[in-house]
Amino acid sequence: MTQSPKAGKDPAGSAQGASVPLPAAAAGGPISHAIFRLARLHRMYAGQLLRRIGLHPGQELVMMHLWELGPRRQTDLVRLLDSDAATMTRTVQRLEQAGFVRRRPDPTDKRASLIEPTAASHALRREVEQSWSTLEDLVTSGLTPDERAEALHTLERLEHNLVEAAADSGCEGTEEPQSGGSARP
Amino acid sequence: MTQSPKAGKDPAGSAQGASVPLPAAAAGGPISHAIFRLARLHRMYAGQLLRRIGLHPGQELVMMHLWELGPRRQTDLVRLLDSDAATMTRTVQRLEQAGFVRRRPDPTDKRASLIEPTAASHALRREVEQSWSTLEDLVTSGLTPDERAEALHTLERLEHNLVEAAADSGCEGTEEPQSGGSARP
DNA sequence: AACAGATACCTGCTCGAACAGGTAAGTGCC
DNA sequence: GGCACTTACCTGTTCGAGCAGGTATCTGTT
Repeated sequence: MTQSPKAGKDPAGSAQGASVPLPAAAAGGPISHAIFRLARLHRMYAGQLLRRIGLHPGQELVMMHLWELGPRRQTDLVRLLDSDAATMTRTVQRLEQAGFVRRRPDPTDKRASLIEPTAASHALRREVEQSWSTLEDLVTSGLTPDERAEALHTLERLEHNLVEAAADSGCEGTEEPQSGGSARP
Repeated sequence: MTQSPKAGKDPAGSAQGASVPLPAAAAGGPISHAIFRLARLHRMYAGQLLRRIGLHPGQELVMMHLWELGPRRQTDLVRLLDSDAATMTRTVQRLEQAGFVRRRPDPTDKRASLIEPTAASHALRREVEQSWSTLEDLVTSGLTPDERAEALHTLERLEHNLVEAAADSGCEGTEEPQSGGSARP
């Protein structure tokens, strides 16, 4: 774990300054900064839980979809995860190499191949789901059901704002030109 | 942008199902999943804004600290960002190579070197801060000041939960043995 | 002074994420 | 049939993140 050196410290901070990395950044965007920190911690925890199982962060989502929906093509997985084709190619390759996934040629499209979970992978399913629950319990500990619902609503509202912003800007985001062409050698 | 193909779709969803990638994962951890999605979008936006400036996600935090605090050693930066020494080594190398940072031997410690922002980098400062503000506006658009404060509080509470969990588990997290040693070839 | 241990930094590796470019296969149109 | 165009997948690259290991250098103790 990366931030070991500070664990145990700062146990009193009710909320503010849990990690203390707030420069002017915090002033310019407290919520952005909070999202950033929360995401880092959350990701780290998820990675930690998954590593015990034998999966890397990101792979578990692929597996969950495969377990739930059965064999899919890579394109389908890309759409489901809202991911990248190139990333999916390599993720599937690694999952295949690890024995959690198998490839079979698509009978109706010679370009595509069907990705299906192996028997070995099904043994992981319960553990993965349990890890999700563990993480959920960790992150929501001390929250009443009402507070959880409200937290969820807040997160979704923030997410919705970003999704809408993407749509508004024509999803190519070359708007608001103001800072000349960056100078990257 | 990765998720272009879906932009413009699902414009009515008040919150739920903005991106539709919810398998059993969502059932097992709705808040975790929401954090995950929000973080992805947020990260993507930040990356997009920073790329125009000529920085990669993560580098901007280093620069902000340097701008604000002046020359620091790498270790200091690691602590400030709660990051990794190896990551910091390479990040600084790339920032140096890009001309945003300079290295100077620490007069009092031959092991260390002081990292300081270059004159060229100061031209970016305003743009970086402006990007933070832009992102903050995006993510909090439509929220009243009260709602923003509450959202911030929620995020910090979730973060605090994770920080505390790290402290509780002794920050080395080899607790709760239950799933034998992962079978990773 | 000599040693052990901590510290600061570097290098090697694997992984996901994203961008750019390339190939094979499918599809529509003339 | 021949053509352009799209789609599905792969490869190469850079980058952050994390783990493991190595080398200087500092520091406290004896």
